Amino acid sequence: MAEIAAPRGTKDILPAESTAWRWVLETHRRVAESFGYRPIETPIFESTELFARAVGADTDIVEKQMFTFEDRGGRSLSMRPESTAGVTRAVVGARLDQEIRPVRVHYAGPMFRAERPQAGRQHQFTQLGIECIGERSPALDVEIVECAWRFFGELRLTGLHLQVNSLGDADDRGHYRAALVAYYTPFRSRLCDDCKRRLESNPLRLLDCKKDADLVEAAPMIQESLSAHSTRFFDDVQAGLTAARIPAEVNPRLVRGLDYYADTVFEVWHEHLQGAQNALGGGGRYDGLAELLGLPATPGTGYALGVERILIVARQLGLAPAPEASSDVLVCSVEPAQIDGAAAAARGLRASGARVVLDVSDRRLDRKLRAADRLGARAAVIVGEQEVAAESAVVRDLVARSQQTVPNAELGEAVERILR
RNA sequence: GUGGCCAUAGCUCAGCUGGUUAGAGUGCCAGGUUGUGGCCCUGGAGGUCGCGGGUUCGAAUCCCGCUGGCCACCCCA
Repeated sequence: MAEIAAPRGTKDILPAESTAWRWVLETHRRVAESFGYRPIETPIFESTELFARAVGADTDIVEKQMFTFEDRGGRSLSMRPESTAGVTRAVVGARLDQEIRPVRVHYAGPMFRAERPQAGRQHQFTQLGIECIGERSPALDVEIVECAWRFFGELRLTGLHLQVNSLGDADDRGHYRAALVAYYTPFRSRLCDDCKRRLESNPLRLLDCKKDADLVEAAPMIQESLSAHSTRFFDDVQAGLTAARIPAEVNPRLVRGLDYYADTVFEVWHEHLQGAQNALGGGGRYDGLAELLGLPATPGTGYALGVERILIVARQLGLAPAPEASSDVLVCSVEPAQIDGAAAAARGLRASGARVVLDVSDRRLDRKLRAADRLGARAAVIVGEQEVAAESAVVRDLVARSQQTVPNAELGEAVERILR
């Protein structure tokens, strides 16, 4: 029989890695909640239309990276490739912004993109992020960047680079797109194949090209196309970031792939990550998104960060915590005959809150104690023939290498003394 | 989606230009201890050599296809 493996582009998070995962997720939850963000969960699949309208029908993500399927009624559904669209649908759909504005939510969960997997890029990956919905203010853009930055600071990640830019509103971007097309069209024949394609599909992406760097150098800047109010808004964001002492660098050529972005965008990347997978995350403002979804116009801003990539960097820097011991106490019998007595002792100890493993093997006692070491247990409780007869147990301190025989009634106390 | 490299025990890997029953380290199990651990000694189990086809007297080794991983593009987390 052929062995069934995990699907291409997916990874299991095995117990040995769960400590590091919990560290990242818990740290983010703590930081986000310190800014007053509350947890939210939305479905991992949504109607395909949601992403087509929010992310953009002619973006790579929607065109070729979504896992799309039909339900039994023939409706087209897609595994979520990102979560801002779903969270906006949920928050504005429930009219939460009519109660407390802005609505601050944080989340963590799986996202899906059908791109060719490689290190730091999977079909199923995990993002954590926050969204702040219902108010348009440069101070809120500063807030989300500050939250992301504090999160990385709590993890003690170094070697990070933070870049910000403004894309203006939809009109500004339209003008800018036209300006770019006008600038590039005369050079059409000398453009690389990718850029020829970009010129048609997504002119903003022309700025990402490394081959035609000389053209990018002289290309018009988005700043020149920004309206007065967008310029002012971005100035305020920059001033706020400076006041918060966040080392953000303005990159006039930073663009983000999703259609819903407007005004502020930012990206965090790491110098240690290989080539194209160096982005740890990013975000920005999406004031037009709710309207695209047919909902009341509602401004919003937020970010998403890639957990797997954060862990790659954290491991490289030696920051990821080692797996922690899974138990405090190992309880075993000397011989199989005393297993019931050992089980009773374990039951009592668990009731008092300790993490207790019952060794049910028929191995020799020395192997059982060896197992206790491997589990990281600090105490062992041993029940043999004599102990059963005397209604007692041997309580051994595995660190101090000392032990005593105690009556069953005092077992909990004796173990607690060792664990304390 | 395009191109390149790779795939041998649970893990890390060796196996030269095709040639007897495919190895090491580590991990696992057992013995060394008639009821006491992290070290040590001895032994054992464990491999459809990723899968399928082909060439050959003979394939882990050469060829083709598939699957998966990694890397570079594309793009992004």
